[in-house]
Amino acid sequence: MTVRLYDTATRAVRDFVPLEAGKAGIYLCGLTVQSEPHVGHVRSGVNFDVLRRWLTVRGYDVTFIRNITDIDDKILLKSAEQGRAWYNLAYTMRRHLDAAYDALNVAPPTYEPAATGHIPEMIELISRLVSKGHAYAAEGGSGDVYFDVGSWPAYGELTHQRVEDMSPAEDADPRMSARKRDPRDFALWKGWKKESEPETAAWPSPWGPGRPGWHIECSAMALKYLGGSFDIHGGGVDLRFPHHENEQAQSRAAGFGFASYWMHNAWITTAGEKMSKSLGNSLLIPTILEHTRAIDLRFYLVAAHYRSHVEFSLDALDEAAAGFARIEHFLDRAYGVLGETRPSAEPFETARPSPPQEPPVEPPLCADFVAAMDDDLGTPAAVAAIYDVVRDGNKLLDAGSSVALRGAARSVRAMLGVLGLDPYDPHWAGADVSGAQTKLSTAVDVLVAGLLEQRAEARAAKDFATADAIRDRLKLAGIELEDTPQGPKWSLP
RNA sequence: GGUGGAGUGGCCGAGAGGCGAGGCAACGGACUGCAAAUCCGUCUACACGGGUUCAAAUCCCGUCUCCACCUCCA
Repeated sequence: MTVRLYDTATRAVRDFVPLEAGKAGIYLCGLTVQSEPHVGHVRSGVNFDVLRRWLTVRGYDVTFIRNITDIDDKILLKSAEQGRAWYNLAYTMRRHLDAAYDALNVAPPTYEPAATGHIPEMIELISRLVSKGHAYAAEGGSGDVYFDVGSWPAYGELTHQRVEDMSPAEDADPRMSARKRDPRDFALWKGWKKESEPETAAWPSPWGPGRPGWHIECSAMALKYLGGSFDIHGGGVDLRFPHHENEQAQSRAAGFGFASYWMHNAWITTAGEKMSKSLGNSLLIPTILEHTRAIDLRFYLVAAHYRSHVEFSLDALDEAAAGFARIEHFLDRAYGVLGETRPSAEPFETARPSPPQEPPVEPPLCADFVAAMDDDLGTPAAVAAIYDVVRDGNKLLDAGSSVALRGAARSVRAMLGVLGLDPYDPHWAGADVSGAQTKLSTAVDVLVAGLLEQRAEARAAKDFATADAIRDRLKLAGIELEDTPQGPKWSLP
């Protein structure tokens, strides 16, 4: 069995055949850092993080590039409104984004190039297109350079559209249409508008000072770090057109093969609408994390298929958290019985088997899980496979079979690890626990232990009224008890 | 107008011709001093109307509703 992936370009699930055996190059369109990230933005990061982890486990040496677009119209507009430098806005938002990715255990990419660091590469690519007759400098001294859609017959191949059928969009700026040969031509280079844009947002070029268009950025960075031809290009569905279509057209017109597979993740919506800043702050990552643990949010995102539209709701998120709690609870019980200290999480890279040609799978990953993941990252079925092992593991716990139990626990952890959801991964702990909280939890530990002793004495004396009163009082404090063969355990659900 | 996607049980959410994914919730049973947790079981669904087939949630035709992209957008 090989990994199969849905390819937007061919509209089919295809066997993943890398250009170079044992290696996989992935380019993911990151964000334009113009505002704080919301769940929708981070979904893309999580989905492709799972792809990257799975390919790694399957034996591929993965190079994963995710860019940052740190210069564009909106960044300039917003920074001007806010009265601060555009690069300050972009950098601030970039740090928010880093924090959001980190909170959700999205592993850092191999490299994260920023557009502003690759202007020479973009200029070179544009020059190449101009010399091949696929791009032209606009007349009238604007300094703009456009891609000539008419010169590239394959334009529209990615999204299966015919240029004639596309509704001729009105340009916001009518002067811009006047400078283009065809309204569908798109900007590769935007000449500096002295009146409205700061000097710091302009770079020298053969066509005068200016800045790159959005599409050329991704092409230039993908080509630089992954080569002229690479395996997978990803992004959100909305990027299919025009962004990805344009990327492919300009890259191929420049003589490169570009991406073999195109993958697109679906939307997260709220109240049936596409998530956007105008809907308010409730869906920004930090806000959600006040309500739910980060690991629960990741589980919620991973439990849905990446190509399925998700209607976000806090109720659904709570349901997912309840479901994940069951898995965690099993692991806690299992390691309690096994008397093992929780083995610390190993980075998923270490699960990589050595011979890349025929990727074997580590034993802890059960067959259903592997089959599900191989089938276009079928995370819903993969999660179901985890629940199967949890159920069997719970039976083993009841039966007291520790050898098999150890296997089940390891298996569950390994599978969760592939999804970036191993609860014992130190990533999920620590970071947000302040010193004050640590002191507080120590105090609670001692107090609860005292009460549990009293309850045990009462129970031994068959004074159940007192025992239950203690339990009820703990419950009022949000502490729940569970009597196990190893004694009472308490938790803050 | 063009290109795609969606409508599944109380809820979330898979599947894509034939043994009813999984989870959450609820209810019943086992276990427990009672609980909790756990296990077992119950509730048997695929927008609507036709059709193909031994067999359709899954294929075909038609209808309705909703969404995305064609302008910056994960």
